[in-house]
Amino acid sequence: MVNLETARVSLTSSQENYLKTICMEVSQNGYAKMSDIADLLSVKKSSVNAALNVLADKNLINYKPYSQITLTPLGFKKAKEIIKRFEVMYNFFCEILKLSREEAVANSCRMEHAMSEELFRRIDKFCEFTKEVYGNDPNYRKRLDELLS
Amino acid sequence: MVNLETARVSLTSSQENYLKTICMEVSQNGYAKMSDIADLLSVKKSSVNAALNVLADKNLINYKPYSQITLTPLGFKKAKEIIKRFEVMYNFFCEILKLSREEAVANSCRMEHAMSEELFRRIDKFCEFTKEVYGNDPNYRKRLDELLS
DNA sequence: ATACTATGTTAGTCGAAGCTAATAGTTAAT
DNA sequence: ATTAACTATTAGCTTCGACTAACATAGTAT
Repeated sequence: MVNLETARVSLTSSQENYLKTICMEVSQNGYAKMSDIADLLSVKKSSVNAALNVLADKNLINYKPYSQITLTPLGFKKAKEIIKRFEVMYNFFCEILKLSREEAVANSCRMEHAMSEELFRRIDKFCEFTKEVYGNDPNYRKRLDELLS
Repeated sequence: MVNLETARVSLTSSQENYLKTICMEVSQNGYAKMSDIADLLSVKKSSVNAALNVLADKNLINYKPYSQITLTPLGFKKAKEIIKRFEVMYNFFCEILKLSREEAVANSCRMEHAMSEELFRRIDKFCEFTKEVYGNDPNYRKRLDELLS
């Protein structure tokens, strides 16, 4: 017998983006609504509607016609994973590679869906490590900045 | 008037993968053929056929029914760009993050399509820089390896 | 209470990229 | 020269994720 609550749900990158956006809206406002999601993702409401039906089928969101959208526990867990991945990449791009915020966001949003767990873990560790090196070697950041510019 | 030869051609990631594969086949054998491309990309010949028609329309390959497939000058230029991007990522994953070859290949293949030019340039520079640091600081690699393991 | 505006839903279409099954062309072997 | 085996092409279908246009519901203001 399959445990539906914890069964592996696999998401397309489009679905991950919807889930991420919903999670961010929910944590800001307590709930999400279609038109905001549509605006944030620059798609039409009808596209959002279709995506929400898929996410609801996968037990990730609570979605009843004409009412507020919230996350299920499973959806919240998934969303946090996606957001964590985004943050690791964003952090790497901004803090170490000194990419502009906008470019860091754009790249993270696209890349977060294409990375293996292990890669992801290593980038996280590598960022930690690099910051530690800054502390011990005052020349490091200076030389890196020169090279990147 | 638009110069057709150098007009911006925008490719989907699927198309980039086809072009990359064709380029590698051409440099190995002098030409590419459908069934090899199909095997390398794990898709059916009919799917390759459809993709080749698109690439030919975009002036990237020479493709006549029942004959050998080669690259146009524009296609070769594009393919080299894609391969360069792949190599930069692969290098970063293998040399610095010490990912296994297989995982490095899989991740590079997926990520190369999602990166901005600038990000790409910075990762390249960053790899250079990091190798330089190894040379000057014998502890660096040791500490990094400990952390990543 | 009606009507206006917001917002949400549904139906139907499109393009991308895959698939299968059937057909056609090419090459090599007897 | 025919046939077998390989290779390439076409037709037609599927899914995904967008779109438009039309319609339905809810909330607000008069």
